Amino acid sequence: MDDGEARTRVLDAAEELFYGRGIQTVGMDAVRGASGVALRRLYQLFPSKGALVEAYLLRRDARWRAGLAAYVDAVDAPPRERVLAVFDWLRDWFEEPGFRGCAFINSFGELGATSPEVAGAARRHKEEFFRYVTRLVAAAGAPDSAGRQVALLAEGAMTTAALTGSSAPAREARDAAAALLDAAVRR
Amino acid sequence: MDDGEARTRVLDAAEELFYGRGIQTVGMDAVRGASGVALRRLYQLFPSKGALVEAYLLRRDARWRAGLAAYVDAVDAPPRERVLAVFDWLRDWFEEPGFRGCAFINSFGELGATSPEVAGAARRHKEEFFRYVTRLVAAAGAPDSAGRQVALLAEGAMTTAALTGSSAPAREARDAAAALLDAAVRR
DNA sequence: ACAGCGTGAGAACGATCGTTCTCACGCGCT
DNA sequence: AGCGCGTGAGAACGATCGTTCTCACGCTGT
Repeated sequence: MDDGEARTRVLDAAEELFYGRGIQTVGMDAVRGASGVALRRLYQLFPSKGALVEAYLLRRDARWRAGLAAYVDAVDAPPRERVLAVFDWLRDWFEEPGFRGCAFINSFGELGATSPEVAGAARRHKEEFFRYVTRLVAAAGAPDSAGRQVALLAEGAMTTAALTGSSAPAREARDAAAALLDAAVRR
Repeated sequence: MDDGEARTRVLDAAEELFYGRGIQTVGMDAVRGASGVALRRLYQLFPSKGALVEAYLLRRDARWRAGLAAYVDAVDAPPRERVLAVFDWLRDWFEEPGFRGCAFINSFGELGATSPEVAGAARRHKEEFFRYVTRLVAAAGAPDSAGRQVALLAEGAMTTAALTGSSAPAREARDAAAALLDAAVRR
């Protein structure tokens, strides 16, 4: 097993464990067990648990936003529908087994106060997400303020879906976003 | 110092520490130091750290919702303005020094996967909040669906304010809620 | 074939945490 | 006054965690 494969195996295990059980709850030994990569090698790939956490967040950010962008890109419809497609993607995500809310909100709640790296990663992730939503909303002819409002709805849907274990917030947020868009464009 | 005062001193210290730094980051020794209550007595007031965490969440839930309700009750205005007052109260909260987001979302992200008690406390808190918002929205003549949408906006504002360290999301969510209310009532 | 470097498995180390125990002290009751 | 229960301060204990070390093993180059 070369370094590249070891790295992805470690990151895959770390992502499943950190996301599923929380970061502090998961020891490096659990990552070793789930990845099959020896502790010694694990530490030469990632010099500390903090570095592994950072890598986990970084890769998840890239994957998550790429997944959303790919989904929206595949929607061949007017800009308004492309904005709403964000909430369809969220619904699919909420219904995935093992869904436990937004990894960045969770890790920020857990470590944001004590780890500037985690706080920064979460902030950057949300900034990018807000920027992306605002761009979609702008294409639908609504101002930036509407973009931020739509993003707030998405944010609320994520945490509420996590707390209640239901995907219904995706639909409710989608309806609200549609109403906001129509109100903002009609003006 | 009688038991009642010791209890509130412990709970005050626990709230400040758990909310400010996260639950797992704070040891019982830190609670002892901040409260001035000896470890032995601390454990006879709360038989375990889990029990103290539960008590912390329970008291914070009651205080938080009572504070919101008192603020809204003091607003002598039409029902629509009373709904929007929720977001004014949120703005004030966001601007308090030490604001670090919703304690229940944070603790759910940290321990929701491993502690049914924490998960349940967070779920109940949000349920009550949603019920309260829905009641305010109903008084303004909008359906329950609009109530849940407004609550999603509040939820999103909380997490976004925490992540960005800004109170602007309160205003943006307020504007969005106003638009949603007007659209829902006009129909 | 053989010396040597890197590897894997896991023990070991130091720190920390939740929880309990020790022990000397102060207060209330008779 | 003297006895005893409960208290406070902190040491102690067992577990766990992040990280490093040990050591035997297998592959590589000549």
